[in-house]
Amino acid sequence: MSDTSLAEVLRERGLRLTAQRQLVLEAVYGLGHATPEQVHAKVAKTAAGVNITTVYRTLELLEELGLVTHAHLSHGATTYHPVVGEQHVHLVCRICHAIQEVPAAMLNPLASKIEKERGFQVDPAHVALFGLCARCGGNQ
Amino acid sequence: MSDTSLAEVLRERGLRLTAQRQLVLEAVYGLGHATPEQVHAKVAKTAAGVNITTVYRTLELLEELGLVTHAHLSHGATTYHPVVGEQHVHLVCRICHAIQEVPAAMLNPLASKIEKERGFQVDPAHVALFGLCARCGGNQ
DNA sequence: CTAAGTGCAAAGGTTTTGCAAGTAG
DNA sequence: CTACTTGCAAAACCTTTGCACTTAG
Repeated sequence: MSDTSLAEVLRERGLRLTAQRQLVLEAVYGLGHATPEQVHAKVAKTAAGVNITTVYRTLELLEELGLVTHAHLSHGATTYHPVVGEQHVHLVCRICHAIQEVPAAMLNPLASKIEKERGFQVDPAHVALFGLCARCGGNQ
Repeated sequence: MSDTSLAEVLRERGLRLTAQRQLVLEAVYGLGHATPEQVHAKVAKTAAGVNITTVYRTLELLEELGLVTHAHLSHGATTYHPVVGEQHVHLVCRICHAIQEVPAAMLNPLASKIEKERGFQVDPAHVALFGLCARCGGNQ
């Protein structure tokens, strides 16, 4: 996702390209996974004045534009991540809260079974699987 | 889960059986899925004076005791549910927020694949799959 | 220019904490 | 009795909203 395409997507909707929007998008891409707070911190390194309110509003906008998505990972933390390339499923450790990713394709057999049986279309990128990671699980 | 076994589990830890703890546990069992707020409302029907703070503290305690668990369903809402009988996976619609359940066993093939490849043990009851339900998906 | 975007401050909602009063065992 | 529990009030979060100022196009 380059600034050019951000500009285009914005222009299609009559919206404006601003420094803040570029910075927030770059932060999400740079961080991979991040809470609004973390995005704000990263953006602040470049442009100290950017308000957390703007970060929230921009993340919401970028999500509408299809450039980022969010997932609900541990204890209510909303985590944003880029929409790019291969989608993935998050594995969240209940103990150490470490996040791993596995290819979303692994979910396909389950997803099609659920769709057949329930008519429910699973959105793999938004899915979180909770459990115990190798390190924490080994000790329990 | 009877009051008797709640009393036993508490006694093993030197904790006390109180009316509030019985009511909160009963509320979770009666509701199936519930936010702390909903548990509080249900408890209030029997004992009006119970404080929301106590509900939060009690839910946390009951989870430590293994009597209830929680999952993170839509937009950060913490939802508690009983640990009893068949475990299930939650399907949460991103549009109407309706919740369906499917047997946790459906997750088994995926869970064992992930455990083999990553050493990560998936906890099915804590899992939420986001997507579009039959009604909302059909219209999109 | 002028409509869209931002920053600031304040409000809203949820969850946690400190402490004195209450009570189960 | 006495340590565990509760209720209350306040604080701590996280997120949203209203409004005047700023700015991209």
